[in-house]
Amino acid sequence: MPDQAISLPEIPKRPRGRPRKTVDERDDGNRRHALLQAAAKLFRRKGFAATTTRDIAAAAGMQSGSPFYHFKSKDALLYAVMEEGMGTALNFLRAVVAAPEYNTLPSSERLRALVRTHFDVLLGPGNDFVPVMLYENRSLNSRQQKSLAKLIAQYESLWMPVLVSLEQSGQLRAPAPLARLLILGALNWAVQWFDPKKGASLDTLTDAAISMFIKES
Amino acid sequence: MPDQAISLPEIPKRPRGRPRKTVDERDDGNRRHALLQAAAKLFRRKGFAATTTRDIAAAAGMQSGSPFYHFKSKDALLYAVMEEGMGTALNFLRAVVAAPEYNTLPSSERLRALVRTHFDVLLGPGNDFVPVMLYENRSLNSRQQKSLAKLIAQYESLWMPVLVSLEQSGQLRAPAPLARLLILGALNWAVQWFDPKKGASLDTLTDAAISMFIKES
DNA sequence: CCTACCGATCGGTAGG
DNA sequence: CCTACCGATCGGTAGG
Repeated sequence: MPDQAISLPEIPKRPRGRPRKTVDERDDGNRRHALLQAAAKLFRRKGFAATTTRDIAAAAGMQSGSPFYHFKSKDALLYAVMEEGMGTALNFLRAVVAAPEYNTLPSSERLRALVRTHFDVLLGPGNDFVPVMLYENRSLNSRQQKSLAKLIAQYESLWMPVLVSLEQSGQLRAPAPLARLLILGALNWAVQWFDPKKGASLDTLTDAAISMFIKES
Repeated sequence: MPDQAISLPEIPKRPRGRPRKTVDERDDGNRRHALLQAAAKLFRRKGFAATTTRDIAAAAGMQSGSPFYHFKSKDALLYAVMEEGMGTALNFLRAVVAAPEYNTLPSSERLRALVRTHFDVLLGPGNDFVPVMLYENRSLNSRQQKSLAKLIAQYESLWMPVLVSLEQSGQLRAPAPLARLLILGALNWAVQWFDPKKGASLDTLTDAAISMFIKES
């Protein structure tokens, strides 16, 4: 970094562009996030194309034109929802993998931790962001798809060491890359049928998945 | 063709209602099916709500209003696509189960036959009907959903005897109803990533799935 | 973030 | 199945 000479023209303490409202920022974030939340909920229930920006505005308690103060377009709103969904999932899984105990666990228990976390994020109460992310890919433009694909690749990469290890020990009887696709498919499909009010709990679900996919060591 | 008496008020040679075109009837079916095919393809690629009836008409070589000569509404067109998809899947699976050899196979091989057939119908070339059926449920009205659910229940019921048998023999380590959901999820998700032009064949896929889900007897 | 509005598009229909 | 069309709705914007 170059050392600058003294007595330069005055540098403004605040950047010139969009003001950093120290007081209103939280409020701004609230309104913006209210839109994201409403959009996620509606996109999940009705799909992106069938949801109008008016629906979203109304659900967030705004007038029909107001979402466009926060988001450049309906497209941008969708991408923001999906990015938040993927970001949440990635953060949770990273935290699991980074925990010191994680590497002390046998592979099958590491996989159990990943599966349980995946279910938590996917099926946990009030999380519509991840389901939207899973089912609205085709509504993104190709730049957005590429951008999201990077996050997805990171997420998937966290599964590979465990799966490879299980394959090598003979506890997983399918090539790890294919196993990853099949396993995540089985888990993701639960969005279609899981009902927290009845049937299996996430614990039961996780147990069933692990004991079905993994052979005893 | 009736012999007409002389000098009566002229009687049209064709009946008054919708003409039974003995010659053109096949053509009618063709046009209707061309619409179904075009609709399936577009619904799959862009989703139901993002597809316009004009898109469909154009893809079938018609003018914008013409789809409504064959289908009462866009909704009805979607339902027809999904019903055809589910009907195809059901017919194929029924044929497998009804084959005399089927009951002579060990359970794991019966499951293999079901999985392979499922993949064939789901991922086979030129079949957009089943993928649409899997991903557009929320676009149907509740009467249509109920109607389709009956077909789906029949399809799923064909899997249960095999799964129960495998559970009892200890080759399947999850409750059969839950196993059914997880297995079909793993298979259905392949719609999202399977590419016939690269990667695994349907045989490889089937092998991987069976050896992953099922323990040796 | 609201008011007022626009151009474009969409599902569907009448009449042939 | 086409022509010509309608009413409704939609994403988005200008100006405050």
